Amino acid sequence: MTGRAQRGGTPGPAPRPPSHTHHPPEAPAQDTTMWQPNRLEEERLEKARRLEAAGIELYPRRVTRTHTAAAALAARQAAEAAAGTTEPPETLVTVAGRIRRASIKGKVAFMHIEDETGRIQLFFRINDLDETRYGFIKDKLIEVDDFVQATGALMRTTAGEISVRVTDFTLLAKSLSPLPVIKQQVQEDGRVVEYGEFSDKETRYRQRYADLAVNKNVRDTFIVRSRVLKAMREFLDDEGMLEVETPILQPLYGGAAARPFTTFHNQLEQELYLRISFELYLKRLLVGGYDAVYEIGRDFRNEGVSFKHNPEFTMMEFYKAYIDYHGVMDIVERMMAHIAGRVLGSTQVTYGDHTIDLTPPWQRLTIREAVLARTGIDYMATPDAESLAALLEERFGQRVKPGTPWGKMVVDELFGTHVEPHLIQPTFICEYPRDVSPFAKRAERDDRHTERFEVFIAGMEFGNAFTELNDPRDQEARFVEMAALYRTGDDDETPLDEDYLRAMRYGMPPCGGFGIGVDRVVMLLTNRHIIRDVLLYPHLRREDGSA
RNA sequence: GGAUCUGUAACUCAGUGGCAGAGUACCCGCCUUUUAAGCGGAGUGCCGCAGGUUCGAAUCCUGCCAGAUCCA
Repeated sequence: MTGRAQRGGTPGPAPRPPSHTHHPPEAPAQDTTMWQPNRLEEERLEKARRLEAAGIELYPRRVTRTHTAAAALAARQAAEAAAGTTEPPETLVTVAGRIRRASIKGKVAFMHIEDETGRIQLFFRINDLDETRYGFIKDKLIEVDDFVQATGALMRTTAGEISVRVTDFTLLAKSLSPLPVIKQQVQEDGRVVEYGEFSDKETRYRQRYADLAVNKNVRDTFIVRSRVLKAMREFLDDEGMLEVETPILQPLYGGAAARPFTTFHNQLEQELYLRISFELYLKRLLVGGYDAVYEIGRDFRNEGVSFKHNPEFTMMEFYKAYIDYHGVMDIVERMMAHIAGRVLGSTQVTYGDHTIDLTPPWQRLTIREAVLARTGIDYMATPDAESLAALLEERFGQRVKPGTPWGKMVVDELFGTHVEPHLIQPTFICEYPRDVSPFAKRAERDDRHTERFEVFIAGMEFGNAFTELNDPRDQEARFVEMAALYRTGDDDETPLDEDYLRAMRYGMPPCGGFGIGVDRVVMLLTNRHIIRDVLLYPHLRREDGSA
C-alpha cells in the first residue's frame, strides 16, 4: 500500500529517524506528501469546476432535512395503512444522504441515497425538473458518493419501491475521491447480497472512514461496541458504584505486569508514564471513603501487537469495599449476563464454532484443580522453580528461561499452554500463585497462593480480580519480594509505590476488585476474532516507510 | 524476534522470462419506472521501492518497505 499511497508524490523530505529521547520535544513529523489526483479524481475535479461555473455551491452550509431515510419509508407505510390504499394523500419530504447507487435511464433516473438509518430511492424525471438541473444528474456532475438533499412527494414505483419523486434537490457535499464500488442486491427475503468488495485489511484499517462508508457490517460492529459500553455503565451504576476518572499520565506505573510508554512533561521537567492499569489509583479512593468505584478508559502497554493485543486498549476496573473475591465473582457473572442480555437479547452467545452460555453461575475452579484435571499434574509436587522446570521439559519439552519464578511457570507454561485454550465456557480460575499476584491477599492456610481469580471465555483471558491486599506491611513485603524476583526492565517489574503504601497505612477497607478488557467483551458479543476489528483505528506502522 | 505468504487499474483479482490483462467502476453514445438496470463504443497502470542477472524482468536473484497468518 505504501507504494500506491505514494504514487506520483513529490519526493518529499526523507523520513525522520525515530527519536529515542523524549526531550527536548520535537515537532511531529509532518506529512508533506501532496495529493496528486489520479485519473478518476481529475474527472471529479473537472465536474466540480463545471458545477461551480453553473453557480452550484459544492459545500453549502445549510441543510433542511425533514425525514431520515427510515422515517420517510415509515411515513409512506403509515399513510398507506391509514388510507387503506396504495394511493394515499401525498406526503412531502426532504431527505439527505450519500448517493450509493445511480441508474440513469435517459430522461428518467433513479438513485439510492443512504443515511445512518438506511437507504431510500430518489426518482428523477426530466418533466419534474428543469432541463439544466436534470442535466446535472444525467451528465453525472452529481454522482455516486456525493451527499445530496432531495425534496419531493413520497410515491411507489411500478416495481413497488417507496421512493421520493424529486422536484427539488441540492448538492450537500461533492466527493472528489471515489469510494470502492460495492453493489447490492436485495433478495426476496430481504437479505442483502453484495457484489464487489473492499476487503484489503491494511487499507480498511488505515482508511477506516472508507471502510465504514462502504461496509455496513463494520458500522454495525461499532454500534454494538457503543451498546456494550452503555450496558456496562448501566449495570455498574445500578450496583451503586461511582464512576471516576484517574490520571492517564502517572509519575509511577503499576497495577499490572507490563512495560509502559514513557513521556516527558516539559515544565515539570519530569518523566511520566502512560498508565498500564487504574488499580492503584482506584484503591486509593477506597481509603478516601468511597465504598465502590469504577473507571472505564484506556490503558497503554508497550508490548507486541497481535490478534488480541493493541498497544492501547479499553479497560474497566471496579473496586468495592466489604466484599472478597467470591463477591466479585457474583458481580462479574451478573454483569456479563446483563450486558449480553441488553446487547444481544440473550445470554447465549455464538462465538466461532461455539455456543457460549453466560448464564450465572459460572464454573469455579482453583488453578491447581484445573491443571490437574487437564494434565494429571499436581504442581504442588514440584514446589520450586527448578523441579517444575525439569518437569515441564520432561513432560512437554517446554524450555523455560532460567530464573523464571515458580508461580510464573505455573501460570504461563502449565496453565496458559495446556489449560487456558480449552476454557470455552465461562470459568473462574481461582487461587493464583503469590509470586505473580503482588496485590492480592494470601489464601487462607496456604502461603503459596492468593485470593485471586481470572475469568476465561472462549479460550481467552477476560478479567482479573483479587481479594485486595490491604495490609500495608504485607504490601511493602510484596514490593520487596517482586523486586527480588524480577529485574528492572522486566515486563513483570513491579516498582515500589511509596505513595500507595502511605495511602494504605491510613487504613484501606477490606475490598474486592476486578479488571476486564472491554475490547474482548466486544469481540465476544460481535463474534469477531481479531481485536483490530473492534477498534476503529487500530495501530499500524506509519505509511511512509519507503525510502 | 522467527517462519510462511502477500503487494499488478479506483475495487476484487488473473498473468511466473517475450506488446500490461479481466470483471466491476470511470469516460462517450442510446434509453421516461430502474434496482447487481440494459445495449453499443473507448480509455485506464512508477506491476510496493531500490539494486542485480538477462538481448529482454510484473515474472528470476538480493536488499528494503508495508501487510496478513502462525509461532515466541
